[in-house]
Amino acid sequence: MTARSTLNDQAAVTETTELPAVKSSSFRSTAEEHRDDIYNSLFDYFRNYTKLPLSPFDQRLIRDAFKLKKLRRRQFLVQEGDVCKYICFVVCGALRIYSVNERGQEAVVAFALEGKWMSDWESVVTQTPSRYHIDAVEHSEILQISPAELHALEAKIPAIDEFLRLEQRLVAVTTQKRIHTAISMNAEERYQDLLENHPEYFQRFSQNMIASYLGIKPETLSRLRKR
Amino acid sequence: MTARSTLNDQAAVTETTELPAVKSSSFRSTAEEHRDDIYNSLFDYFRNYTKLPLSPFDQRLIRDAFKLKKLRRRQFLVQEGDVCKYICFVVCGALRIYSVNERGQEAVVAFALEGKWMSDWESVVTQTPSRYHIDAVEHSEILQISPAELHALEAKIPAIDEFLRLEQRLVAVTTQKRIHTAISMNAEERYQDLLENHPEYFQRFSQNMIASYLGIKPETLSRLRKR
DNA sequence: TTCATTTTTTGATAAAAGTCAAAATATGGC
DNA sequence: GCCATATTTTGACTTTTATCAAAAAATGAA
Repeated sequence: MTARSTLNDQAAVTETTELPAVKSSSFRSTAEEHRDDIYNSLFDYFRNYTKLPLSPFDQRLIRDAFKLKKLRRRQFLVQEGDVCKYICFVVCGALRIYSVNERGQEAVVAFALEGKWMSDWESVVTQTPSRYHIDAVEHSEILQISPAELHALEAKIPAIDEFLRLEQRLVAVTTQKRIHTAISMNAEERYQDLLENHPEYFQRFSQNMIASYLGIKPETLSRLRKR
Repeated sequence: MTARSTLNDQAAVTETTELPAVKSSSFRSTAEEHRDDIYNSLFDYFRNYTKLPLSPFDQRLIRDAFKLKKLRRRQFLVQEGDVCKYICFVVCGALRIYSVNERGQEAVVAFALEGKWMSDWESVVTQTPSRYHIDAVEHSEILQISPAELHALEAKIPAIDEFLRLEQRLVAVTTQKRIHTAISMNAEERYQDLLENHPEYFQRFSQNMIASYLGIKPETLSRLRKR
């Protein structure tokens, strides 16, 4: 394994601290290397996404703007009533955003696995208290940035500017699809649709959470699965 | 009535051709004035949205890029299988985007009244055949632009660049809300939610279409309304 | 590994929403 | 304004999904 791990290789990132440094000539600790790996994964992500280069100066700006944060399983990133201050890039792990109604029933609005973004867009854009909770479903490592700092990077770094344009389009496409699924399909069709489009969710999230994401009860999902 | 009509004053726009020119000294036809009104409403829209100016040169670029199109009631703008080539600004009238499944059941993904945008984002971004129909619910006037031309304007006109950034955020906020509504509320709650957030829809769209937008049957909506 | 805790499954029943058919009402194109 | 056409309402009945309770299975922390 090289010091530079890929985004999708979760084990590579999380186990780095347990392995000896590959280069014996290095004076740097494995913790420092792990930190470098994490930022490198973000640089790779932007380069791959945009096909644009990032100068060492750009990388320094990005490194300073994105703050690394570790979340334990079930730890909250945002709780209902908080103003969501950051947009988060998931380096490894899994997050969810969900609401809880008067009866205590949860509704999962979105999941984010490694290489995806998570925020309460409503709260972060309008700087109003969130109606949602965001928490870590697994032990996770994330890179956070405030909207103001992201805006500043956008103005300075062409790759970030391009990334935001491309990402915005992708968001429009995926949300249009999700709305269509929610209003036009019954429980069984929504389940089949999720199986096809996000089989990985079934490996990473509990049936309870999947059911909530589909807008059905866990008992109903269990019965659909029996067929 | 002045030559320059407002966006929301639908009658003002549609009746222009039936009225004598206000300025008797003008050599321009009422049809030409109507055309000017339409583009001016778009310029006003961008200026209001972004609080940035548009130079006469900017206005010329925008005028050349956005093509005016009139749609009769029930006329298709996009049919399933077409590649959606344009992003549309609704000057007056009302459009909807909807799918039709194997059984002929319609599902309305979105409505657009005057001052709103309409496109099949999935098709227009990926240039793949659309899974939806877009048609005019009322006689409508729209301004169309291709994604490539919009991209070119974005690079040349700061107000357009800023508009796209702001609009993207709004889309993220509104779609997150719609997804939450769809998965976490029952039929009655979704109906109440729409009454609060889009009372104007009930004035402009049939119960059939509203029901389809809410993901319920017209009979169910009729029964909810009786309460 | 054990064991307390959480998650999933199963069964019985209730509530919500859909289906089909027909009548009442509204509408828009001439 | 008329009238064919489309839309909305109503009723009887079916299907789907939710609810509640309890058992079975899985999971994770010590």
